[in-house]
Amino acid sequence: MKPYTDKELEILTILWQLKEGSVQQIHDRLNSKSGYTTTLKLMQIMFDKKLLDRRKEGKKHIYIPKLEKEDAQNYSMKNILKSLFGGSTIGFAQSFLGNSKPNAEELQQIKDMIKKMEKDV
Amino acid sequence: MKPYTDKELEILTILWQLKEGSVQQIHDRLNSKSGYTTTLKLMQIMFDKKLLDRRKEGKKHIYIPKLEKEDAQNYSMKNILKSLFGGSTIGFAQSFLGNSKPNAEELQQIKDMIKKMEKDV
DNA sequence: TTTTTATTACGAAATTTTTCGTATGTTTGA
DNA sequence: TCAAACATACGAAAAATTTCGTAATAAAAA
Repeated sequence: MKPYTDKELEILTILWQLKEGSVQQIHDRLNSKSGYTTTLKLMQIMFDKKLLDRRKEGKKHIYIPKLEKEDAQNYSMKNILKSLFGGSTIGFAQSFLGNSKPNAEELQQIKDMIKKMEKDV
Repeated sequence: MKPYTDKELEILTILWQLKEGSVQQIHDRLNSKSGYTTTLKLMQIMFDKKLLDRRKEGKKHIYIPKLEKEDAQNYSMKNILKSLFGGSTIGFAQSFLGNSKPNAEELQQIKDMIKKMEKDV
């Protein structure tokens, strides 16, 4: 089962950034073509799905992401690794390095990460 | 615009492997719960969308992937990098290394890739 | 030739996702 | 107090995706 839809990810992304926010706040930053009630409805659905938590504050609801960003990243990472790279770490690394075009400093940081991993292996 | 849906990707994956195939062949490997005509319809839609080419062979159609695997990989890579990692190469690398759990040999290969890149930078 | 079988075409139903309209409730302030 | 402003709830419409049923066609077999 896919944990969230595309639109839901957009909302989650904003909430991860803000930590929390009202429907109005999210809707503003979404700059989507669709109306306020659409965003509201989506967030209500996400609350039902337990992707979001919320608390009442005055007359409005403040929503908090319940799904962690890291969990979504991991899900997505595993998914693309499996579905598009047949689990091939190397193919994936190649595509990743090619597409993200890391600069010298970033390359260094990645090397450091690898060094750390080699100790554990 | 998203270039393909989830089900369409499953079909593409099989076709990339086989190079080409009839609806029947694809349907068999799909082992999906849904019927033959569903797969057929999907592939017809994909043909209309120009995700697939096809040629007539006897009474059947042989389908060929028109969208290259690399293009799909690049699309997906850019998409996840942007949507889930806010373009952060390092965050992405971290998640990637954590999730794919490369072994010693793979780590070596990745280091080689990086070495090559450093020359160009 | 006639029947059986494999295949396609295609409309439409079912499902999922996204969007909106409208009724309703709560706070604020004139 | 009561109207305006802001918010929610929720059913249902719209759009996109997936599924299926059925009719038509072409090849193969009887």
